[in-house]
Amino acid sequence: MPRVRFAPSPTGYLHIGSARTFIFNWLFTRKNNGTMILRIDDTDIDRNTETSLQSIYDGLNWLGLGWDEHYRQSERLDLHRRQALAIFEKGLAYRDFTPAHAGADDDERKSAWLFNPGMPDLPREESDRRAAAGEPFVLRFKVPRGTGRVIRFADGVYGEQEKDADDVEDFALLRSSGLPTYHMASCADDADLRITNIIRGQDHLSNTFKHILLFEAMDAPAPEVAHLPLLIAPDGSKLSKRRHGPVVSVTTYRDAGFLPHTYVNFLCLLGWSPKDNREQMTRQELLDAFSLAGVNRANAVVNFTEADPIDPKALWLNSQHLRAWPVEELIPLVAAALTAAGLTPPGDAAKFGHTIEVLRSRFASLLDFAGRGRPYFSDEFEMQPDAAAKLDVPQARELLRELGARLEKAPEYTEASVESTLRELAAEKGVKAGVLINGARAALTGQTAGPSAFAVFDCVGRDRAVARLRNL
RNA sequence: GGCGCUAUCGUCUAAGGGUUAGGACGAAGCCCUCUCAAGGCUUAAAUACGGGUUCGAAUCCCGUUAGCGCUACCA
Repeated sequence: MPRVRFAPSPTGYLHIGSARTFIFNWLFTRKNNGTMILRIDDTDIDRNTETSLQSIYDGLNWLGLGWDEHYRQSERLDLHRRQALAIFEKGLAYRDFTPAHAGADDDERKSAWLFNPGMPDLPREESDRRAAAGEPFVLRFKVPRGTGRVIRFADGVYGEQEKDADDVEDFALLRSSGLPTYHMASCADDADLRITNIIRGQDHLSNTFKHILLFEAMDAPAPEVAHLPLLIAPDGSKLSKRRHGPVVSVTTYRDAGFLPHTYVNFLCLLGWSPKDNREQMTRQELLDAFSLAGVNRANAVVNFTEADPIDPKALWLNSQHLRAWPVEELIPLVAAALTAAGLTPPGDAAKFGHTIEVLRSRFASLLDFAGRGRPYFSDEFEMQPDAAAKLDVPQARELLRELGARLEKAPEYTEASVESTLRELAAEKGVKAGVLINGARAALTGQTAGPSAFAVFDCVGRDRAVARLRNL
């Protein structure tokens, strides 16, 4: 049974790229009857925050996919340290007493990137003596350079990979503070948690060569790896909080009124394809279609502008799901959107559902229900100028008030009965039905655009409709 | 600089030796229509560049260019 992990570090909010990595991990796991592990990689005590951790949980919970096991690296530091020391005892790592490169410029670093002179070959006695004397050091892995060693692995997306050990630098395992580095903590945990498959961003592709070496040093089997192309900005640069602001956060989409599943679906389409032209897919369809073979190798651009942080395709996808989603599942989501906007959701679930059905084909976001949909849920709404103009034609107000009066007295009030009442009135007065129809929509909603006027009557209800006509 | 990865319409992608290079978003137009949507139809829009290999290359190989990643006591 596959054991798969998603390992975010809590140094910011849940990033759109992280969310996608999580989703792909989740799909892979569920598809293969595996165990999904959420591991918080919080070994960088200087940059980790509790609010960031919370926003990651919030984001993941919003996606609604879930996980099976949960760990925090900060609670497992002993394990990492023990593994690092074991590697050291095997002679596969060494203490590097060189002070941190505080002011080292680029040229200097690049000319001496492999290791700090003298340190790999420091005699054990001297190393022990200096360590015992309290001299700070980082523990570095001793990469087998000059041995002709070629490190190889097969990536699930990028295929066969190889690199000369000569091209790998002596990376750190333990910092001078004694805390493990990412590489050490990650591999020690992957080994300890018996992770079988790693699916992560392509930024780790080069790191994998180091990790292969580490797994060997720990006598642990290396998990299978698959790397995902990165999500990038329209200008080709990496998505970053500093440069691109909130577009990189999943909360942007949540707050824009997206269905959680739309976001999942949208993210799946960035760097992956079912190969059969399908785009709008249910969770089950994604599960059925998902395969690492369908993952692309080129980075994918998230299409946004400063003016509009939402990718147009994502918005379209949301409108599609909004249309197809079971109304009963939509009700709580729309209710939440209404409440958030200070409106009161209708108590009658059947009528509420009907109104949602009437409106949703012209909405793209849950927010639209409280925005353009406001007149359907509240008596306080604005009369748009073009709607007012519709009412300012000769006789319009007078006829609509008359219509209101007739509807108030009518024996029944349904879409069909309203229609016949309206058409009778139009015929009687010798005006085109369209004048009354469009006028009624304007009067009832303050808008010229919207559902069929008769559906509007139905949704708004008799009392409100009559009142709105009377008050013209 | 070194090493690695990548390159099809503006964007997401399909086509893994033989296609008029397909679909979707977005854009434009038409149909439908009580308005607006939805829906249907149509149009514009791409194989980065240069060499090979081959009867035949978007597809395989090499080079160039560009982008991205790693090269931290970040992850």
